[in-house]
Amino acid sequence: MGKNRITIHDVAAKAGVAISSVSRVLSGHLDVSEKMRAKVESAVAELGYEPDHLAQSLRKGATNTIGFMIRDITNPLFSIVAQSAEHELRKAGYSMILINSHGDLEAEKENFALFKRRRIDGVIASLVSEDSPYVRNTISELGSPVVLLDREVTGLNASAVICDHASGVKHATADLIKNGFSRIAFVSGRKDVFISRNRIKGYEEALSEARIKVDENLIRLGKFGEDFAYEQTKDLFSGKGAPDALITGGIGASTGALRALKELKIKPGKDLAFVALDEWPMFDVLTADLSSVYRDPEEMGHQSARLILDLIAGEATAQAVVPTLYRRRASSKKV
Amino acid sequence: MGKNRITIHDVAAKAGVAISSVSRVLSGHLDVSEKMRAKVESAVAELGYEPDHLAQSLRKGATNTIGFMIRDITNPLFSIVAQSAEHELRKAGYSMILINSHGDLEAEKENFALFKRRRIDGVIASLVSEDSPYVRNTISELGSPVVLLDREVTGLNASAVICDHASGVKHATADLIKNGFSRIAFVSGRKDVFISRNRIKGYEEALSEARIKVDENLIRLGKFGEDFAYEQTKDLFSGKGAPDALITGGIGASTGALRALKELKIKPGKDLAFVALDEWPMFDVLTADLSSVYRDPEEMGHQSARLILDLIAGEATAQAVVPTLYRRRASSKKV
DNA sequence: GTAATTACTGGAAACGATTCCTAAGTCTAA
DNA sequence: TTAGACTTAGGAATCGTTTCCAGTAATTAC
Repeated sequence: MGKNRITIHDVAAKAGVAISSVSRVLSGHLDVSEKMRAKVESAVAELGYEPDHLAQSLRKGATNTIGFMIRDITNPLFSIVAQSAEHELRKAGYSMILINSHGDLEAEKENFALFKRRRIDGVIASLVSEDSPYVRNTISELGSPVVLLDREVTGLNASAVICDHASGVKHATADLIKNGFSRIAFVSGRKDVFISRNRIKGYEEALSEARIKVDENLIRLGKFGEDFAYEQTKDLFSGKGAPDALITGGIGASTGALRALKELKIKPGKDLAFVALDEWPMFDVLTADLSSVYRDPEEMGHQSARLILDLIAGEATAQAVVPTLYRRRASSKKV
Repeated sequence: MGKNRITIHDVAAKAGVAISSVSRVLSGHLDVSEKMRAKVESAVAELGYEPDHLAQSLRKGATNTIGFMIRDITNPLFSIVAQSAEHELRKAGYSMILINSHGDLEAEKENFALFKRRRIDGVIASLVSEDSPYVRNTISELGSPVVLLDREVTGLNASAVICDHASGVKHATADLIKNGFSRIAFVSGRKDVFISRNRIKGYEEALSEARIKVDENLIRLGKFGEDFAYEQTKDLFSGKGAPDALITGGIGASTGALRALKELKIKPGKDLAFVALDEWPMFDVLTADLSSVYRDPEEMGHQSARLILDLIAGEATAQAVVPTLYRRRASSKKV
């Protein structure tokens, strides 16, 4: 067992030099003679020495660790974002601590505290809410740079990766209208966050351009997750004035809606036009040709990693915009 | 900005005591007088002091961090395992560093080295391979306890969470046989790991009890992931002697197989009996009533967390067995 | 009243690195 | 030959904690 750890002192003793010299050789830093380099390197090789990351962090004041906080790593979109970010960060010598907030504000707060205690170098987060005083305080007290996913928090020292939902949703809605639908329902998550505002914006723009009046009763914004969408979908079809098309936002919401439709024996693409916002793995294989608005989660991960590394390097905050793409499939029509 | 960090020295100065006393109060350790406790606590509260995790780790020799390494966090089963483990570990005061190995042995090796340098307290891993000399060496040199997911590595200081695949697969196979199928194909990942061996065991037992001879040509084991299963499925139906039932193992393989079937216009449950090993989110909503062998990923995460915490606490290595459940649905028959 | 125990506190040595400062040695120039 | 510049290497301080060791004051036992 590697009970007794090998430290820089062991290397120094073996090579017959001072520990400061060992450190200098290893960091490739200043002027060291060839002889010194050779001595130290052979001692390092012989002992199989590797510097202790902990001690380095303490001394250098940087942990080379990024905190990644999301509501739900189980969400396939987020898991791809996380994977992609991790890949990118690792190439830059950073590790990623992953934490779920379970969509809970209190947990989110504790997570930030944890990040602070761990002296994380930066945070990538998909927040539960947005732009509350609590968020402002927490982030500014954190003392390390932050990249937010799909959130707009102004006047704060944070970069952001935002997706151009409006555009994709607008295309989708316009296409539904073109296909003859006018009672287009919209079911999604919390209304107080950028992603929902931005999606609704696209939806309303398309309606407005087609001179269709917005029916507030068809818009159901409330909570993330399956349950809310399930209930709202059931409700939409419970009375008179049922919609002829349905757009559902977020993977959880789409799932809930599809479950409700299944129970109601309403077939998307047959009895009802349907567009899902965001796809999930095997979307093309498993679903019966559902239309969607797609965004590239790998790109989101990539951009968030890049932005946080830039901030750590001292650059100014920035925004990266990830495009969305309307993918027309069979369910944009009824047959 | 929280530029100037508040240290234990600041607290000690403010309270007019020695830093050792502050530490003693905070750790609730030995005999401290009520007066001392009060002084320190009010100073802590006033300054908003929180101990630096890094310095604590260095001094105590424990980082309260667990490394979690998987082939692919994008796999929804694994992402649930990860989430569940993280939840459990956090309750015990541990954070989780998540790393992907991308199914690459070289990357896996580097990841272990990283864990070692970071002085991780323990590792939960789903290895690419199993029981190679490399694995033995790496794990024993790691110096910290290890919990393996679905792997059997004997004679090593590692606990394991293993699933009783054999039982679920046996039930599934037997049910297919009972329904009149005899040419049951089996497509899954690498054959040199426990999970595949164990699944095949259940498959062969069911055949043997029904006195059906194993047709090696129907068994396709090779690689994890979509591509391999896609190719093999196509191949199975390319010539004569096509199977009348198909069992596909792992989410990746099932996806690949379903994609191939879709292209071949073979409908599971209609033209072919089909059982998927492992489910994915929304399985019931999205798939056309596919049968499956289910195992509870939350339970796997829970058990792996428990086992690693036990090992850290000095207990002996152990195995946790997670049951599997055959879920008969429409695709166990042809119509 | 003295000795022995106990309760509490402060000082200092770790933990394992980096980095600043200084001093010794080498080399060039006058 | 000596002063000055330049390399190179060692010593010590530092990062922010915990914990061991002593030492003082207070309490108890005789």
